[in-house]
Amino acid sequence: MVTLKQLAKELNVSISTVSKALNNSEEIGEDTVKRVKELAELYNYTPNKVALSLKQNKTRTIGVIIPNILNHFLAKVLFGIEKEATNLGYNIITCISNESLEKEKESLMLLANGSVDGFILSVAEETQIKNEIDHFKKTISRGLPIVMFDRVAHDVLCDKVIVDDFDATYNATKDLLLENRKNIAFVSNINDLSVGKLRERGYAKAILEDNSQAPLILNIKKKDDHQKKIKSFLKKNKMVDAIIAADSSSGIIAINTAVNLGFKVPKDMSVIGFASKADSNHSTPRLTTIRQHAKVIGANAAQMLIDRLQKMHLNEDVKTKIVRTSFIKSKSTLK
Amino acid sequence: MVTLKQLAKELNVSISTVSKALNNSEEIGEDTVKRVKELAELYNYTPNKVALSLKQNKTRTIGVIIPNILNHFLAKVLFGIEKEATNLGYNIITCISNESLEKEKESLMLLANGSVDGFILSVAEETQIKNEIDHFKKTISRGLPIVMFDRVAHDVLCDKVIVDDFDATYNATKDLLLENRKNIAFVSNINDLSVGKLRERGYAKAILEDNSQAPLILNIKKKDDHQKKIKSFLKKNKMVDAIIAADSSSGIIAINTAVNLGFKVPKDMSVIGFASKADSNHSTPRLTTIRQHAKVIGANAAQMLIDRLQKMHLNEDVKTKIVRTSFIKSKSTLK
DNA sequence: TTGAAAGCGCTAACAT
DNA sequence: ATGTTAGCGCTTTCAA
Repeated sequence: MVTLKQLAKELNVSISTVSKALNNSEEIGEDTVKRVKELAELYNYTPNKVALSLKQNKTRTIGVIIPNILNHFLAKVLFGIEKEATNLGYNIITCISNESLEKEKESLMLLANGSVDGFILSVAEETQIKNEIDHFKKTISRGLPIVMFDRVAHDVLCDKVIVDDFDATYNATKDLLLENRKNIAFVSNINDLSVGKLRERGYAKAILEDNSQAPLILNIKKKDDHQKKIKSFLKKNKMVDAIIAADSSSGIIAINTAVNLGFKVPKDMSVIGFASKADSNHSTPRLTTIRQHAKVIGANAAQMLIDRLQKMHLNEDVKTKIVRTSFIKSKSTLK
Repeated sequence: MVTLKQLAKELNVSISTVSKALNNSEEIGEDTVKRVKELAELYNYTPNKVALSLKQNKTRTIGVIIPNILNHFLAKVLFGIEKEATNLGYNIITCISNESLEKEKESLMLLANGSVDGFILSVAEETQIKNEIDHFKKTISRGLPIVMFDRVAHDVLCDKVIVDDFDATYNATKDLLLENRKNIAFVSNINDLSVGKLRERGYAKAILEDNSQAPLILNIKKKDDHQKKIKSFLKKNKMVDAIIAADSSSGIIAINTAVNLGFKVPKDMSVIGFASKADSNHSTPRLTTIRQHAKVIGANAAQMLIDRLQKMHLNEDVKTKIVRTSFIKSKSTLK
């Protein structure tokens, strides 16, 4: 990499002249500016980012901590973050907590050494189970703002971007009730997560309000055989005529399993699930889905963080933004 | 962030003494070391990463450029890269090229300003179509090594990690021939990519060697309705009794569509596809898959790059590592 | 055993 | 209009 020093030497001027010329300072003479710019162009000069960061005490880099990059929703949020951050002139350093509290802490510590200006993260499963929040608070008190999305720690005072999980599931369940379904089950693979619990509660509320049926819930663990669990559940609970799925796989598997067991979907069995467009292609008929607009969530998180960084209203009140889901009717439910 | 300067002031010693003490230099007296370390501990001192990078002219950061983070395979490679990089003490800055040549170039340029020590990337679709490689060569000549994985540019001299796409598809096709399949079709959603072409060739070779059937290929474009295309293909080509799918969705959709059309899988229709474990759960019966060990690919890429960075054998010969696929038999093929 | 000073690449206040 | 200098935080050589 060519430096200001080298340019200055070659041009027989001082370093600061070169610097000013490149930064279009009024102070420098026209022809000097021209000479400098030409040589800089020739040598493909770019200001050293590290030196700038050191000088200005900010990196224009955001630390992003994702619990699981293989989760399609989280990957899509990351996509949204990256895109928005790039647009606003920021880079992102990505860490994957792998749902582990320890790794989450480590990532936070490791990047809080000047590598990044702030964080965007979704809380790891283990962290939610153990309900630890000290590492977040410590990071914020060190002057590094955090924006949390989707899985948030409610007791940490910071900006948040969340989904209307409760309402979305409540409304979806209501829809099934309007289809006159008599035994609506709830299937989830994410019972440990805050969002999983919210979705379950939304479902339960709608069911309990109906007064004619009781909640029927199947919680599947990560290590379980997903297909088998759903199959035996359907065999055991023969009267089930509708399913709400809290995660993207359960809905798909439910449809495919039901079809295989001889149910007509949606006639005998109506299915709604949280899923992306790509997922919804994986069942026949296509899954009626609750879409989470992951990209929008990511973009919002990036905006909120960068906004805070630039204004450095660190004392300004924190905001919580709710990104509403969309309900996309397809062929796995009646219309 | 607390700095050496602040510690020095508080301890009434010089900055260099503090620095040496913290780095366990022999020069410094025992008690001084102790005093310094205690205060550093108290204040949670960590060396400023940016200052270190500037001083040492290396960042211990890798730029990763991924064409599409929503592709499960690529996401998994990223997972592997992140894990291995973290283990070896490196951070990763992630850019998403979104299959665009322009964005790929930009990312390369933007990070080649001292932000990273080298790159790991998979070539964007547009770049492969236009066959552009100048930006890669330029980056390497600026002293930033590149490791390419999966979709590589063969004419760029750099380390590479690839999959045995040709052999894997060839062997899988052979397997179907051994099942005595008479009309084996090839379905692909990734015809534009180098790996897509390799897979098609592996299939075609096996078919042509058989001498009793001709290649039958369905290329689906990104904008097509995936389900519809496969359905009409199966309706039009009624004699098809086996399918090789080049991408993860086509195999799943093929099975579900076939079942819906009344085929018995695997009796009437045998299906093999490149897919991950998670994907293979999305069909009933489960898809017999060619697994790509994405995590291993990522880990290998990280190792190769970091190895080169640390030895800085920049002139050393470049290596190409082939990570072999596994063939996982499931219920969508006969045994 | 400790400290002073230089330098990584850059900007900006302050000379000239 | 151009140059000198200091300083961001750190390591390291050289001097005391």
